[in-house]
Amino acid sequence: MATDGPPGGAAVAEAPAEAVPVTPPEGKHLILVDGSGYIFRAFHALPPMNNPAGVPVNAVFGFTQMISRFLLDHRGSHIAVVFDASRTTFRNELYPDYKAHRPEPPPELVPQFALIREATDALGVCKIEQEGFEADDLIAAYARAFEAEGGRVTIVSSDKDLMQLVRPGVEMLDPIKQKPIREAEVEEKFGVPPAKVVDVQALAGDPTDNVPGVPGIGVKTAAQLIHEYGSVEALLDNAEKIKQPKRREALLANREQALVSKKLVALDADAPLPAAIEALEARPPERAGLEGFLRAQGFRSILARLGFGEAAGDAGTRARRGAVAAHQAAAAVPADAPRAPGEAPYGPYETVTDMAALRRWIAEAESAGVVGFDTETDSLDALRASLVGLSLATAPGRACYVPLRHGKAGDMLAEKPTQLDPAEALEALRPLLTDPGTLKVLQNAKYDMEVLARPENGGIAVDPVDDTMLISYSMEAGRHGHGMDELSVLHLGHKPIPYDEVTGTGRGRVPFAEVPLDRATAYAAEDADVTLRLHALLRPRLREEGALALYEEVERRMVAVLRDMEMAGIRVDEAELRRTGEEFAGRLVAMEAELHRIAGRPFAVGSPKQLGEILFDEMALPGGKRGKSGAYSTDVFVLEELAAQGVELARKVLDWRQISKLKSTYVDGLLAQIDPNDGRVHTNFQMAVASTGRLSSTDPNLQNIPIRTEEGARLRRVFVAEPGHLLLAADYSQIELRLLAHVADVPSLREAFARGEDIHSRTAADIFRLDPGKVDRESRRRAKMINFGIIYGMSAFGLATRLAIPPNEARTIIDAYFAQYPGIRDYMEGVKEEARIHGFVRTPFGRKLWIPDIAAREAQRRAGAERAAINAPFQGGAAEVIKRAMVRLPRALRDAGLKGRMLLQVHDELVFEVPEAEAEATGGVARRVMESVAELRVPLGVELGTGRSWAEAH
DNA sequence: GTTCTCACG
DNA sequence: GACGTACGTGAGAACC
Repeated sequence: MATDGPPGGAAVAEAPAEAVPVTPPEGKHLILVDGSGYIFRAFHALPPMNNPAGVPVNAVFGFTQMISRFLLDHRGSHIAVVFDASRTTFRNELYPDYKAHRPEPPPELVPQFALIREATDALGVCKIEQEGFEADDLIAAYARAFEAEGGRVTIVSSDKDLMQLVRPGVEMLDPIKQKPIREAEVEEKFGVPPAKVVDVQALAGDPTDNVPGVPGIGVKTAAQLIHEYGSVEALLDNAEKIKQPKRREALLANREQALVSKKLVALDADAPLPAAIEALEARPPERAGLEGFLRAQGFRSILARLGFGEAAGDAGTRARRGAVAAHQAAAAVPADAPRAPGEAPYGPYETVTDMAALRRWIAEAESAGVVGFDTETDSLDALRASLVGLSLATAPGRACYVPLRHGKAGDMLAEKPTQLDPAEALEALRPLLTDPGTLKVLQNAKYDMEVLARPENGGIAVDPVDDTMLISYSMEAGRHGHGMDELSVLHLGHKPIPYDEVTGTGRGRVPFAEVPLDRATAYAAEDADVTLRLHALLRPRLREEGALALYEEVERRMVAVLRDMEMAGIRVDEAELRRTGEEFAGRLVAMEAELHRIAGRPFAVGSPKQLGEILFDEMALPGGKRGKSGAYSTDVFVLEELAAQGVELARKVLDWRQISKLKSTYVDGLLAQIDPNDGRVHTNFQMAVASTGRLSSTDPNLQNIPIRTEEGARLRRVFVAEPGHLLLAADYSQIELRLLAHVADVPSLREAFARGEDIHSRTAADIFRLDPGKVDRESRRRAKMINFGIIYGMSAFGLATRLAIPPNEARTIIDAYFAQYPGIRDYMEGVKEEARIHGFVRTPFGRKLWIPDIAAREAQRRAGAERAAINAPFQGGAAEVIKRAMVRLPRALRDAGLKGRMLLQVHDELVFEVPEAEAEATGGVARRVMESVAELRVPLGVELGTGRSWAEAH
C-alpha cells in the first residue's frame, strides 16, 4: 500500500463510479474546481501529512490526487481551478462588513495556499483568478458562458453559496464525499429549488460571511416564506400581511438589509472571463515538471498512479503522515517478534503431582534467577478466591502446572485427581516466592499477590516482582490494551488458549477446579510461559523508551501499595445504608404513583423510550430530539429545559431518576459488596486501563460515590472509620490548573498560586479586565468554566453550551483568554503538533500517553483526539503526582511512628483511616509528602479534613 | 451485546 | 469552509 496517501485515499478519489457524474467522452464538459473552497475543506477532512521538508500538505495532496484523477479519467473536455484573488470585492462596497471578522486560517494551512497554485500549474490546469471578484462569481460566469456554447458543467465544490447555480446541465460535486449535488440535494438543504436559494439566503443571512439577513429568520422560516410569496421582493411588499407580530416587525424593520443581503449572495454571472474558454481545454501535463513537483512533495502514490514509477532514493522523500502510521505498522507486525521457525513451542507442559517434581522445578527456577509465575483460582475477586493451582515457567516453552485444589468443591464423595497437599506445596514454594535473588514475573501481579497473601493460600508476600502488564502500560498507555492475551498476540504472534475455551461459557461453564488436569495444565502453564517470554521482550525496552524510571519508581511500587489498600477496604455502616435504602424505596413508590397520575396512565418511569413517547408524542411538547436509534432523547439537558418551562412531569422524572440511581447503584450495589468477614468494602484498583495514567476503581467503583447533591452526599456518611479512628481526606487543590500554569509558564497564574489566591477569580480579573478585588460571582463562574474548558481542549460551542451564552460571545471570551495568556495557546499548539508527529504526548514527568486517533481518517474522531491530546498531559500529570505521593506515604507514616493506613484514592484525593489521636500528625505527614513529590514552577497545595465519616472528612 | 443515563474527578 | 461540539472513568437498566 502506498504510504503517502491517507489509508482512505479512497475517500478522496476512489468513490464508487456510479456516484460520479460521467460525461460521454464526445460531449463538451467543463470541470470548474473551487480551489479556495477545496483547500479549507480538505485541510479539515484529511489527516495531517507533511512533505519531506516538514511542511503540512494534506490539502495539497488531496487536491493533487483529485485533479490527477480528473485528468486520468478523461472526465471533462475542459478543466479549470478558480481562486479568490483578493479579500475585497464589489460586495464590500455594498456592505463594508461583508466577510469581515473571518478568523485567520490555521498556521498549518497557510503554506498550502501557494503549494496548491503550484500544483495546479504542475498539472497543466488553467488557473483562474480576478482582482475584485470572488471565485464564486467567476465560476458563475464560466458556467453560463460554457452552457451558452452547448456544454455541460460540473462545479467541484460543496459551498452552499454556489448551489444557486445548479440547474439541468450544471451540477456540483462534493470533492470530499464524492457526491453529486443536483436539484434534489439543493432543495433538501434550502427547502426551495436552486433558483430561489438566493432569496432564502437573503432572509436567513449567513453568519460566516457576515451577510446580515433578517434577524430571527433562519433557513426554515425563510424557505416557508419564499414558498408562500415567491421572492424576497414580493415578500417585503406584502410584509404588512404577515400574521406573526415579531416576524412582521423584523421584516419591516430590516427591509433594506434583506435587499442588500440578496445582492451580496447573488453571484455575478456577468463577471469578466480572465481566460478564453479555449484556454480551459484539458491537455496532458508536462511530465518533467509534474514529476518534479510530486517528488518534492513526496506524493509517492500519485507518482505511481501516473506511471512515473519508483526512483532510487524515493523512499527517503515520501510524505509521512507523522510517525504514527509507521508506529502503527510496526505494532501490526512487530519487528521484534521472534520468527515462528525455531521458536520454542507453547507446550506440552508438565503437570506436577509429587513433591520431588515440585522441588526440581523450584531448584530450576532458583538457578534461573527469574521465573514466570501465575495462579489459578475460582474467582476474579482476589479476596474471595481460593487457590486452585499455580504454574511456573523457567525458560521459553518450559513450564509446569501444580494443581492444588482440583475436584468438585463441597463434594466429599467425588473423586479428586491426584495432586499435592496445598499447605505442603506452598511451604515448599515459600522460599522461592520470597527469595530476593529470584525475580517473579507475573501478569497483573497485584491479583496473585493478594491471593497468596491470604492465610488460607499460604500467606506469602511474593517479592521481588515484575509485572508484564505494567511494563507494557508504562510504555504504551492508550495505544492498546495490556491484557496478557492481547500482548501475546501483539508481541509474540501467539494466541494463548482462551479461558472460556477451557471452562466453557454460560450454563455449561465449570469452575476451573473441575477442568481436567491435562487441559488445566495446557492453559495454566502456557500463561506462565507467555508471561516469561513477554518479560524477556518488553523489559529491555523500558530503558530504550525512556520509561524505566516511571516503571521502577512509580508503577512497580504501586502494586504493593494498592494491594494493601484493597485488602484494607473501608468500613460501611450497613444498618445506616439499609435505612437509607428503605427510605429511598418508599419515596420512589410515591413518586411513581404521582408520575403516572400526571402522565394520565401508568408507564415505566425508567424507560427513556416510554418517557419520550409520553412527553413528545402524547403531550406534544417541543424539544423532541431523536438520537441515532430513532428514540427521543430524555437526558438531563432535555428534561431540565422542559422543567424550566414549567413541565411538572420533567421536573419529577429528574427527581425520580436521581433517587433511583442512588438506590440501585449506591445503596443496593454497595450492600452487595460488603464483605461479611469484616463489614468493609474492598474495591479493585485497575492499574492499566486508563489511557491517561489514572487508576480506575471497580467492584465496587469507589471513585464515583456521590457528593454534589444533598441527597447523594448522604451516601458518603455511610463510609465510616473503625471505632476509635477517624477518616482523613487529603485533596490536591486545583492540581490540573497548577500543571497548566507550570507547563505553559503563565506568570499571572504562577503568581496567583504562589500567593494562594483564588485561581478562578484571578483568571476572571485577567480576562475580563476587572479590579482583582472586585470580581463578581458571575465573572468568577465564567472564568471557572473556561479554566476547566482549557484543560479539556474546549471549543467555543462547548463553552457556550455550558455557560448558556451565544457561541460568538464564548468565542470572544476564549479570544480574550488566549490574548491574556499567549503561553497557553502556544503550549496547546505544541501539544497537538507533538501528538501528530509522534502519535503520543508526554506528561510533564515524561510518561508517554498514546493518542492513536490523532491520525484517524474521520475528521470528527481526529478532532476528538486533539482534545484528548490537550487534556492528557494534565490528567496524566496529575495522576503521576498522586501516584508518586502514594508510593512514598506508607513508608513516611511508618517512619513517623503512625499507625494510620491509606484506604482510597480518588484521582486527586487520598483517604486514610487513622487512630483518633494521630489524626493531626497524619495529616501533617500526608500534606508534607503530597506537596513535596514534584518541584513545579508553582507550589502544590493540599487540603485536609477529618471526621467520623467520609462526608465529615470533606 | 449495545445504548442511554448518570455518578465521580 | 465544514463536522460536531470539553477530558477521563464504571455501573445499572432498558432495549435489541
